[in-house]
Amino acid sequence: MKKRAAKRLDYEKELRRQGVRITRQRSAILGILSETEDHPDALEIFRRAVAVDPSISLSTVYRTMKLLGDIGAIHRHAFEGGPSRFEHATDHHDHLIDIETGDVIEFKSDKIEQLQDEIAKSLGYDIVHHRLELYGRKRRTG
Amino acid sequence: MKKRAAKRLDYEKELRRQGVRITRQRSAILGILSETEDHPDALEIFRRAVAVDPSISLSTVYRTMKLLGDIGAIHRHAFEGGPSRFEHATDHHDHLIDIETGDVIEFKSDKIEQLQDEIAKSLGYDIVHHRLELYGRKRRTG
DNA sequence: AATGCAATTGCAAATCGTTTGCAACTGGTG
DNA sequence: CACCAGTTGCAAACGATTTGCAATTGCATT
Repeated sequence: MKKRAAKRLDYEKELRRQGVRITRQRSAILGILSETEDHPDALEIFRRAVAVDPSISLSTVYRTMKLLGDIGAIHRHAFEGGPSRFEHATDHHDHLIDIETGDVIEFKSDKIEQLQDEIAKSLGYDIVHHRLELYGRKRRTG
Repeated sequence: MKKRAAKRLDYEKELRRQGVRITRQRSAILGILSETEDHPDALEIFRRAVAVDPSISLSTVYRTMKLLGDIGAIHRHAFEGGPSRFEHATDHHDHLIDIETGDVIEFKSDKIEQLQDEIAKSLGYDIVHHRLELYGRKRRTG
């Protein structure tokens, strides 16, 4: 719990270092992002932010997400059939989306990454980034 | 060349069999889809269709793509940062997108597919479908 | 603590890709 | 060749996101 608070402060410190002004609104958003473990969309972040600071606007949420994305503090994912969803930047991973609940599960496979590199190479390309999303349904364990 | 023409006719026959009316507009679009090897977006299909039948509208292109998608005749891909792009349905494959030109290269890796299945399974899921896109830059062969 | 100004904000309007309501039109079946 | 449900073009609506603008506010400087 202390961890989260500390994390948020580091976030702000780092942003300040990058010359980004920490406004009341940004602080609220950063707090939300640092506390969440899911992948909320802009509207959901907005809802949570309003609870902290009622004066915040959706535009500011979008603008802040853009800013944070540009400096690499968060990642944006455009999963199928819905608005973009965000998460604080961590090490690279891919996503499994539960098509019934919308839940997102993170996973990582060095083997797949390696195969991707080989494929790209064989086609004469260098991968700049990739997108791997599995859309699935929870297996009934009955 | 005969092949293409034949392909288009089969397309129409199959659609008729499914109870889909072949209108002048749909025929134009089907002709374009069966002849193209690239991955045009709706606007591009519209442009090409207008050349064949000037009365066609963009709405009809969208409606037709929806229809064809629903019956599985085409596939829709929403690559990053652009409108949906379409291709006639063939065997499954993934895509490498040239981030400089927008060109799309198709590839397939049974190994990756297998790994995906294993990952999903280990997470307690069955994959319904997936999306694997590599965004890359052509390697300078100098 | 008061000042100054560029950065940031909220709001409303604009944008982009796509979908939809509606009245006019048209395949293709009888 | 008449019928009528399916299809069309048009314009307006749509959802997600971005943007212009005038008012506000961080924060570096006194």
